[in-house]
Amino acid sequence: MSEITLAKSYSPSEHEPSILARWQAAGCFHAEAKSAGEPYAIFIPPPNVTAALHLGHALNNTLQDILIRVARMRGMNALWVPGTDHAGIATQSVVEKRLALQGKRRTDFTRETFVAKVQEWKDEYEAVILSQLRSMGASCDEARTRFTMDPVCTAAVREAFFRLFQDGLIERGKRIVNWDPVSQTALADDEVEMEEVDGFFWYLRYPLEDGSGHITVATTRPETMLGDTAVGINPRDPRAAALRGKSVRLPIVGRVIPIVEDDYVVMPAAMGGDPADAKAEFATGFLKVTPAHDANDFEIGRRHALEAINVLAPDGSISDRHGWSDVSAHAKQFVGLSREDARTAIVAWFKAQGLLESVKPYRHGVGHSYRSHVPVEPYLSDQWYVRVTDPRLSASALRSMNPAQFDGTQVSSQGGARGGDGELTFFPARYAKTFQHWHEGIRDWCISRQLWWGHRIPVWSRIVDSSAPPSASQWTARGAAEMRRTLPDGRIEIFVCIPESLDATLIPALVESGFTQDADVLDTWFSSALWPMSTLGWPNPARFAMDGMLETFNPSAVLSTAREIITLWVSRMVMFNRYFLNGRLPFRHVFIHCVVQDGFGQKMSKSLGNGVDPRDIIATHGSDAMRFVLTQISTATQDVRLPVDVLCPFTNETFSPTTITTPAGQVVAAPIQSCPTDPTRKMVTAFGASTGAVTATTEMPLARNSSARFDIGRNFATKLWNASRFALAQLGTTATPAHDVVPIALADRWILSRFTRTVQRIEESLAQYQFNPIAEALYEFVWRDFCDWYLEAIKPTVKSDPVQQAVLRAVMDGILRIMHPVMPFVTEVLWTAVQSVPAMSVRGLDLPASALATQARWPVPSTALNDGQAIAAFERVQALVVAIRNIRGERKVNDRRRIVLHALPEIMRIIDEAGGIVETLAGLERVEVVASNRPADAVGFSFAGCELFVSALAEALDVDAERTRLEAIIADRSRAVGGFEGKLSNPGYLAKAKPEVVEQTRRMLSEAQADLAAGRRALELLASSV
RNA sequence: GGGCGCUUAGCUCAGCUGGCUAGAGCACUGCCCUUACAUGGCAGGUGUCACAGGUUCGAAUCCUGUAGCGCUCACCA
Repeated sequence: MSEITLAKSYSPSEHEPSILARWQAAGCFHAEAKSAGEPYAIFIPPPNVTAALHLGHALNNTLQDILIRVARMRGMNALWVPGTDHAGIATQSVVEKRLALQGKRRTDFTRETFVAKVQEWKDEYEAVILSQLRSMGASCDEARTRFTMDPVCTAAVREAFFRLFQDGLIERGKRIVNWDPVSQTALADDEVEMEEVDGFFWYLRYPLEDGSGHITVATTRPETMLGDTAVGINPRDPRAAALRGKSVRLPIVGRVIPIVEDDYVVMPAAMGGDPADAKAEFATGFLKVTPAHDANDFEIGRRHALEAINVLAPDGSISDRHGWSDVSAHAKQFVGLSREDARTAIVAWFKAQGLLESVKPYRHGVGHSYRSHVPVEPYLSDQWYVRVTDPRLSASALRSMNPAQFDGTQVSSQGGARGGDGELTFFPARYAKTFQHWHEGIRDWCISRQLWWGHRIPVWSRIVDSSAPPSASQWTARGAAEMRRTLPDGRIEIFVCIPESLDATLIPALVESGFTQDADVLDTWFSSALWPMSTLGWPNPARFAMDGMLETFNPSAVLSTAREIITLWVSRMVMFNRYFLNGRLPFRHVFIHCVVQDGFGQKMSKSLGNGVDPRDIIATHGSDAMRFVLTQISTATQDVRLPVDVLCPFTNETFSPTTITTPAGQVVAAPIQSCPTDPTRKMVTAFGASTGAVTATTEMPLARNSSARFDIGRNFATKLWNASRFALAQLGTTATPAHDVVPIALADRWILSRFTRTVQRIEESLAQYQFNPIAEALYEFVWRDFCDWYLEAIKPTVKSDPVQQAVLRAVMDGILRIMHPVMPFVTEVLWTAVQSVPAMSVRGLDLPASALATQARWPVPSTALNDGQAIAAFERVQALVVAIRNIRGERKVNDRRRIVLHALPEIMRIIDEAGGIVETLAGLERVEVVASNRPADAVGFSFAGCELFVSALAEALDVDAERTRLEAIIADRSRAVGGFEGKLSNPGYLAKAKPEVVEQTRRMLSEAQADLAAGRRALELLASSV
């Protein structure tokens, strides 16, 4: 027996802290470039420092931890780099919201003071996140923790920006951007969310300048008409010829604008437009062209050399100070109105003037800021762009795709193949399409953000008079990169980008020469895109004592992330890593995990109060339980629903809350719930708290969310705990360790075979990033095979059988190893106990000892252990035992009552071969060879086509119950016989089905027939005996 | 509108390249507090595999179409 005694049940909160301390003390999650083993790296998708980690993070981190722990156990040089992301807009807006509660705004502070406030927030949440990772058991290399704005990552951002600038891949452009008038910053295309909005089409009349009538334009944004600089018509429109060369006088403003002909303009269906085009239905054939406020109009403006007149201020109000100079007296009244008010006012004006032809309701998608959730304004502004449309970036990303996953014919690389080409593989494969289509339709990436929190753009600029341009070489000669552009007024704007190493010398010189630094910061994804490089010290690992890290751990093995990240992040990492590291990929595999939704298929969110906090689950169920269940629900085909329950703060019981439906149609927990055992006591739900409708008090406290789904994990940990406790009690501590034990008993050979197959199944699933089958395989093996069958089978023999003890010890040890990556805490606690028992090795199962389970070797069972005959034999035993138990169950035989089995010699052989386990498992007093006359009180049943009897079930035979039972069997078997006969009488089946399939059907038919005959005979005997 | 998924037991989900009488967990019913475990054991009931066609000896599985749901991209004429 082990010297370590285990408590009666596993208490996670009691053990988790000490296990964490042991791991930390052992430093076993730290990796070095020079360590032994094949490198295996994973970079954590750095969570935003805006908030604590949610269940989606817990899921992703659990899966990554499983991968990294298995790799480590396999002897690989496993590195898992943790870290956090500064999340520019998100973090800044969280802090701004907080300040707003105190009645303050960002601009009430200096930039430095404000950034310091954000920094405080960041420090707080970074600490929370890192502690959460620890408590989830994430085996990250904490010493290598990075933050996207720390000096190491900043160095990478500076280098990347400088090189892209120098290589002509960064440009300054006045283009239409997605403008968030609340955050007052530009947004990238993928930061804009489309929302369906009920709007209108307003049909506005614009008089022709020559007084010969009017044309009508259709618009959903009438307020932008103040900036119209043309009206477009399709050259194929029958009306075009008559209008050629004419102009219209823009109402309100009085501006005379040309009618231009452009193919882009959709013709109304009546005029020959494509009826399938939804636009043709609403179009008039005349398009108001507002180059400063519409991306498509901007293009039309370029084609026809139109002026772009910006009539909006950055906050979205009508303004005459941002490029609008021909403000008429009529137009003055609209200046200063918000865009919403301006819309109403302008429509009213048109109506009053009789120029509003009609209004039609129209439901359409409108872009909203993913941060402030207000409609995004297409806005003409100067921004920095990365030219990701350049083949050096986007085409390179496409070439990296695994050809087997490429849709269509992959363009071969120009100038010869490079490392990394064709090496990027997606799991599940369907997501490769998202990646491909994104790059095929990619547009230049706007990287400047009008924020204070982020990487400041390292560009200094100055506008000079064109008559006296300074010499070009001044800054480039000193190591900087330079770019110029001519402004509309003829002056020249000079941009100088400097590398970080020259900051000290060049910044003062630039300032002295009248240059000022760009006020903006970079898009957060710019620094995130460098994550697999920056965390390893690129461009100069030695500078940060990370020699060799980049070469060893980049490319990493796999990136594990969510769907939407394919375009936001995966794409950019691939482009940058390949660009800066000569074609090398940041990772070879991309694994996309499923999304955890609430029980109604809705995304978990703070505002709906339908999220489950991983900290709560760890507190109530333990980290292992959470991890197991998250692994179990990680399926590849669909997102998973996790019904969210409420944890009663009075009784700690979990219950399904009553729900309400919000006006938006979402199903949420009602704000107030009653305690299920004492309905007089009430509590506030997370939804109630988030809407602010109710406030939690001591009498009516806030109830936490939970989910009964996690009970499975807790129960499983307890099961493993008790199985170990039992196993330890069976093992002798004084026995001389025997070596290379060869098991003989059927149960032993069977459990070793099952173990071997389980390891194999786990490895196959892992290779495909299929996590749910791993959880299923573990559950089935540990609970069903090991606990339900093996431990029960060996109970009478193990104490006196040293060979069986060796097998039990080895399988127990093996179980802890294969369970460890999924449930690291409980296995680590049990590891110490199991390791304290002298090892008796089993041939073919090498399990080297180690101080910690975390450091143990992944088992590599010999294929010789996989004994197909033992499996088949044991399965027969199981079927026989189940058949006997079935009768016991139906007859309600007390579990303790021992009964007698009467069997034919051929069944006796199976029972004998099993070595007593049938007797044990079926609760048999003895087995007798069936005589010609069956025992008087016997109950017949059939097994494998043979007729068997059990007797001594009770003091007297219940004839009625027996008749009912037999009739049910006869009905069931008749149906089966009919089915098989039907198949076998089909000539097509016999001719075309595979012979082994036909053979199997024949065998099953004969068994069913035998069973049927046995049942009928038993029924006859029953009738004659009464 | 384009693309990608999903629809299997009351609930949550597995069922890959077609072939045992379609499975698991939870929930439910009955019997067991048997010295590992009641967070447990044994047994049990539960399905027109969304619908309609097609291919095939044979379809939950492959093909086509329909409906519903979800995600995603595009679209503010």
